[in-house]
Order: sequence, then C-alpha cells, then structure tokens
Amino acid sequence: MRRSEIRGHLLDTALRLFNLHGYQATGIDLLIAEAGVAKTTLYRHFETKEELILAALGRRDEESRAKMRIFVEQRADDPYERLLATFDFLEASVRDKQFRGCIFMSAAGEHKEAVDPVFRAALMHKRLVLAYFEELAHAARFAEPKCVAETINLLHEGATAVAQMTRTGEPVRQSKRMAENLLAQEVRAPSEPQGRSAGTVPHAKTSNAG
Amino acid sequence: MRRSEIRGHLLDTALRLFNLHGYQATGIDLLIAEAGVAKTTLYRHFETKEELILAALGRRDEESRAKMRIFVEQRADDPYERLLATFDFLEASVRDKQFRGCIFMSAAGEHKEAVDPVFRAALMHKRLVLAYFEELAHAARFAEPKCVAETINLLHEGATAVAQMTRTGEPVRQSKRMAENLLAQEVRAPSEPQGRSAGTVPHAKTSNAG
DNA sequence: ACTCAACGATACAGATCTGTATCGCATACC
DNA sequence: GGTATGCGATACAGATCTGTATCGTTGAGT
Repeated sequence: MRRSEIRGHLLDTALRLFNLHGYQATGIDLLIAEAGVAKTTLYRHFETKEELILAALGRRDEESRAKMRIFVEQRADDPYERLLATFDFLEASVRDKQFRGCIFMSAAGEHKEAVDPVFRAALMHKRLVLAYFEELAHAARFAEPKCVAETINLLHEGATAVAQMTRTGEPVRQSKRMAENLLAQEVRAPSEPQGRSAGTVPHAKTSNAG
Repeated sequence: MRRSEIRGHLLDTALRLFNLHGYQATGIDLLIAEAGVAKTTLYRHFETKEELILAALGRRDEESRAKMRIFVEQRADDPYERLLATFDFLEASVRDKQFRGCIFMSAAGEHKEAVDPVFRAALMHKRLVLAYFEELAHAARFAEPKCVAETINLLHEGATAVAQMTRTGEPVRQSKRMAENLLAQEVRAPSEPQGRSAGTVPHAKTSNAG
C-alpha cells in the first residue's frame, strides 16, 4: 500500500468498524489488524483514539453530505422535488446491509457530554445537514424555510431511528409521505415564470399547526 | 440499607449511570461505589454485567410505559387528545436536566447485533410503546390505527433524536404540531353518541399520502 | 545513489475492565 | 441463643485497553 493512502485507508477501516461495533467497542488492536498496518503507523497519523474518531467523523461528514447533494441534484431539478428526494437518498442509505443507525447519533450516544469533542463533531454534522435542508427549502420558495428544514430534519431523524430497530426501509418511505403531506400545506411564494405580480406574499401562519 | 431494597437500588443507580455515561463506559467499580455496595453483593444479584443491563432496561421499560399511561390518562379523556398528550409526556421527559437521549436507543446503539439480548430488549420496548400508540389510535376510532401509531411513533423518535442534540424541548413541540396536522387528515369512524347511522364507513385512502 | 523519514513487527508499560476468592461481621430466622 | 445466609471490604486473576519504545527494513525524494 502506498504511504499516501494509509491515512485514508485507516479512516475507512475505522468508520466500518465503528459502524459495526461502536466506538468504545472497537479496539485499536482490531482496527490495525483489519487495516493491515502496524500500531506505530496508526499512532504516527493520529495521536490518540479520540483524534482518530474525530477525523473519521469529519471524513464521513463531508463524504455523506456531498453524496446527498449529488444524489439529490441528479434526481430532480425542481427544489421542491429535491427536498423530497433527500428521503430517497436516506432510504438507499438505510437499506444498505451494513446500516446500523446513524454513526453521528451513535457517536453522540457514546459521548453524551455537550462539551465532548466527539459530541460536538456529531452536532456540527447535524447542523450542516439542517443547513442544507434550509438551503433547499429556500430555493423552493417556502415562506419559512427554517421551519420547513426542521420539519424535514425531524422526519429524517425519526425514520433513521425507527429503521435502526426494524432494519427495513419502510419507515423512510412513510416519513416521505408525511413530508409530502406537511409540505403541501406550507406557504410558498409564486414561482418565477408566473410573472411578477405587485402583491406581497401573505404572511405564513405558524407552520405545522395546520 | 435493608437487604430487600438492594436490588432495586442497584438498578436505579445503574440506570442513572447508563444514562449519563453509556453502558460500556459505566464500569462495575464506579457502579458499586455510587450504589455504596460491595462488588460481591452486586454479583450475588446479577451474574454478569449484561444481566444487570437487561434487568435495568426491563425495569425502565415497565416504569416509563406505566408513567406515560398515567400521565396521558390524567391529562385527557378523549382518546384523540390522549394521542396528542403523549407528546406532552415526551416533552417533560426531554426537558429533564438529566436527559441524554432515549436509553433504549443508546442501548441499541452500543449493542448493534440484532441477536444481541440488549438490542432485543430495546426492540421489545419500542414494540410495546408502538402497541400503546395503536391502542390509543384504535380507541380514537381511526380507520387505520396501525398506520396512525407508526406516524406517532416516528414523530416521537424524531423529536427525541433532535432533542438529544439540541437539548431543548422545542423539537417535541414541533413534532406535536406535525402530529396534529397529520392526524386531522386521517379517516375516523364517527363517535358513538352521534346515533347509529346505517351507512358504512368509507374506506380510508393510504395514510400520510395527502 | 544516498539519506532520512515512514513502515512493520513486537515487546512492553500502566491502567482498567469483569468476575472470583477470601475473610470477618452483621442480621435474619429458627 | 445458635446458625446460616447476606453483606462489606479487599485482594486477586486474567483479560483487554491505550499508548510507547525499540529495531530492522523499505521506499520516496533529491
């Protein structure tokens, strides 16, 4: 193996084992055996196990959000449809045979202190995903993109949690139907090609309060 | 301490520490120090740590479901309102300063194998909670009580997961608004005192599909 | 081709973990 | 009151964990 690949290979191996067995339960000895490297090599790339965890979470964070972006943009052009397409991406993730729940929720579950660097890394990922939802909701001209994003986010989290127990993709499909239902009642600005009318957008009522 | 109380005291202490630090991270030595008992005593009541975890989860399972029942029944008489009252119970749980996420999800997150007894115990709890939701949905005369229960359950799980990160009760209030919105569109049989009409109940469309 | 940093292998330190063994004491029951 | 069981305390066994130290070797850059 070329030396420049070792760090990435270690992160991939770590993520696979963390996903399968958890963070504390994944020992350094097992990790280096699976990666096929010496213990010295691991500790030259990462000073501590915690630093390895943080690097692995950082890698997965960027990777998974980039994958979601690409999936969603290829699946649909309309921003509204893209919001719904995030559920299709989630369903594909959940139906993976290796799926054992969201690794960021697992990380937060094993590092519960709010000041723990691992917890903070997991929290940061969740905030970035929420920001992406808000970006889509804004593009879809929702009157309250922040609230719409929180709705989508809550449905994603619920579907992921239920799927972690049932080990099926059905909760994700259900959450998508719920999202379609809720979003259909959210106030949206008129789309561009309709021509610009002089009237102002009516102020939205409190969302989700139907 | 009276000897008959020791077992319960050990379970309470274990649940508190499991909630604060997780399962693997909670060592036997810390547990007996916090409980104020000797190691011999602990191992006379529970053969292994896993057995202690299972007993603790079983205790919390019955306790939390009983508390939810009592809360919900005191809060409302109407079964429909009781379904919504489950969110008020959840909000109170989440706003507890000691809240660190659902201990059953944490247990499943640290014991990911589907055949692991701890995972199975967590799964059993989730099934029993779902069954309670279905019981309420049935009493509320929903045409598809199973689907309604799954909707409520998914919103509960989503709110709990988001609240685990944000450490606020807001996600639960939002999930309750979402539930009100979704349930208002679900088909229900007419309530009893309306007088029995000869017409049959129209068949419900697929739930959550708008 | 030479040099130096990185790698593999392994032994080891020191801490921590679960679970057991031993012993003296207290308490409940007969 | 005697006896047997439970409890506290502690030492210990054996395994495992993270992280370091040592040393021979390999490979990449100049």
